[in-house]
Amino acid sequence: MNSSATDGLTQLLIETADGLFTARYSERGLAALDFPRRSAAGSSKTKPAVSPAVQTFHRLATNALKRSLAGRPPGQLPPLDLSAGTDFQQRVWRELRNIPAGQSRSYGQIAQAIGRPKAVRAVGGACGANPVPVLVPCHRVLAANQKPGGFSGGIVWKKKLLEREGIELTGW
DNA sequence: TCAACCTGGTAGG
DNA sequence: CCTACCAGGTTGA
Repeated sequence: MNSSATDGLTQLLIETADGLFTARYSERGLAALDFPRRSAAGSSKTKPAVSPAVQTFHRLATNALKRSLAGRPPGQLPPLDLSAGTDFQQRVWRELRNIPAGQSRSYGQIAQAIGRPKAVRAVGGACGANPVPVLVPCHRVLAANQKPGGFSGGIVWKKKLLEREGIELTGW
């Protein structure tokens, strides 16, 4: 099990049919999830001790990610450590988490749901800053009229995740 | 203070 | 359908 602790977080890899994801954990939970990158893993050869808590988080995250990538409900998620986000961002992320698989919302709907009806574009910003894509389903947030909108992880991923959940878009 | 952003709505062709 | 334009909240430099 190849792990490293660069910034105080424990970094572990998750191998999926879609490539190698990188997960980072604090002792409070999953703090970040990165899409597979082309720039090779460059994994360190050292193996810092992985706490039992983090091992549990990792097992849950791995299962949840694989199910989500298959377009299915994730099952039990690990605890999430989103403490790095601002209050506004955390409110947005919390709201995203209660969009069920297979459903979508618009940026405007999220803005209203958190009580900031005009902060539409700011919601987009918070989605882009989401440290845990896929499990915090920022891909289920579309622009008005079911148009795709953007995706910092690459619009291709957004399209892929949506179509696996059977969510239809307009304008392609 | 300022520019950037995963928006939304309106106006016009 | 498309382009142009601007109001807009929040963030990070």
